[in-house]
Amino acid sequence: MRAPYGLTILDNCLTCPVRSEHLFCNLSPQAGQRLNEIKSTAVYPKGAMLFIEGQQPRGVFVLCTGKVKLSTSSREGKTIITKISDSGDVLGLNAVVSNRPYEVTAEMMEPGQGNFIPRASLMHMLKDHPEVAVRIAQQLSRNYFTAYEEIRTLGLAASPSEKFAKLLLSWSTKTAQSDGSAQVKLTLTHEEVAEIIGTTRETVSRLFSEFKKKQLMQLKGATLVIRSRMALEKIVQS
Amino acid sequence: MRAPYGLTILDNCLTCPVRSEHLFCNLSPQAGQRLNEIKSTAVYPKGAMLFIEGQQPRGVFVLCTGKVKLSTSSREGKTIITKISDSGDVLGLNAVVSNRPYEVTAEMMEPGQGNFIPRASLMHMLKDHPEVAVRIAQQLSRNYFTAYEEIRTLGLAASPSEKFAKLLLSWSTKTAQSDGSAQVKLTLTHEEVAEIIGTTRETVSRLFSEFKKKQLMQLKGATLVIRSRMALEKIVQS
DNA sequence: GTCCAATAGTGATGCAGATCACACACGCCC
DNA sequence: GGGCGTGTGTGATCTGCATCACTATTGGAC
Repeated sequence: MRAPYGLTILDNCLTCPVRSEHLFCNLSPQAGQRLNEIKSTAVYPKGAMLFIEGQQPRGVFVLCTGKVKLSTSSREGKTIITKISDSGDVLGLNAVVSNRPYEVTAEMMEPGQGNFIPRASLMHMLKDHPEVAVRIAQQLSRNYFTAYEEIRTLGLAASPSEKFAKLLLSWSTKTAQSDGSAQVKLTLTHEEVAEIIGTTRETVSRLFSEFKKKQLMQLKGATLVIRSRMALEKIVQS
Repeated sequence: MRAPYGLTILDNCLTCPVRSEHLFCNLSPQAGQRLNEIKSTAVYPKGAMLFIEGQQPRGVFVLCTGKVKLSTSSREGKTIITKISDSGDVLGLNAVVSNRPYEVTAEMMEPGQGNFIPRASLMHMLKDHPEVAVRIAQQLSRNYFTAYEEIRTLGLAASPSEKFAKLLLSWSTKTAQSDGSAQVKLTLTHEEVAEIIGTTRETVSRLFSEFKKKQLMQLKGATLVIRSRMALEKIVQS
């Protein structure tokens, strides 16, 4: 198999690749079989747009490898990043289920692989296989909680520092050690961080300096080292 | 039938009361029958809490009459109102489907009636009746879009004026005339408006004055008269 | 009617963070 | 090497809104 964009192709990344709660994991043989027939796999380069805000929903994308930036913009060009998705995430599900335009733009931040499932096929599966419907309902409610967390952050967090601390905490949950330290690969520019926490690039720059000075974190090349999650949690008041 | 809290009791408000997209509208006879067995109707006074943020999900509430305020608070007491629900809305569905604690507090703003469906029963229905699962998925995705709109407002709207204009527009969609005017009954205090748009009570007071002076709206008793939606839309930039 | 609590209006003040305006560091291509 | 684009650091300034501190109004209980 060819390997464009420097990627190793995964032959079948749909069946239970990463997460136990995966949308299409552990389905009945019939449903799994059906799914295999309707899905198609593709490889995307960095910068590829899976879908764009406002487009009619063509279908959902199940991300296998790579990172995807989900964002939305106002008329006059202000942009917020609502989520950084990675493997296992299902993109575009809300738009597909309710048949409304995609509400965000999904852009590959690095080369990656994904499975595409056309809307019509998915909706048929939804009706034919109760187990799939339940799975989709659960996925939707997870999406909702993510959105809801976003609302809490934007609505309740007072200062940019607070939101920044919250972001660092969310990054460090996966790699957290028992002593509260953690290491994360920093793949975002200050500009992008600003678009996540809803502030300006300059403020993010200053936040990095400030947090380094306060010994809350340090930067080793592209690796972000968090000293103590406790200290960050004290800053987050919401 | 008694009529506590000055209410007229609706005998059966579950079957297609208000909205065509209602969660339990036009189900098959079996599903409808089943639903009738598991639901229970209750009447709530003003100020009643249907559920509280952080509680384990007991079940969902389908609101028949009355208004419900959905809100969430930060540790140090700052509160945001995420939604004002009214008849036909399904409350607590996300928490129930994903079996996580209720993420918001639901408080009756006026006396009203609702149907309660216990979590276990709903989850069984979900598995037994594909049609119900589809309906629930659609409701969840509607909830998601509401949350998403909230994110756009909080994240993209620059100033309190902009958010206020947006709120007025959302209030006036239902009663909008062809000439762009509209009338709405104002049932919220300035404090509550502040909690919706994420600002202070004082700022809301000043916004009301400002918008009145700019002829964008006027107040006749408790009735809010919007002159021209166009003018408001010009203020909203997101 | 009176009283009280809740709600609303408004001025004075201060400050966090947006904005503007640079200089600097770095990778990358020719 | 030089040049260029993208990303970053940091100062100076300006302003919108939160905050504080009141007074005014409203409406319900009695």
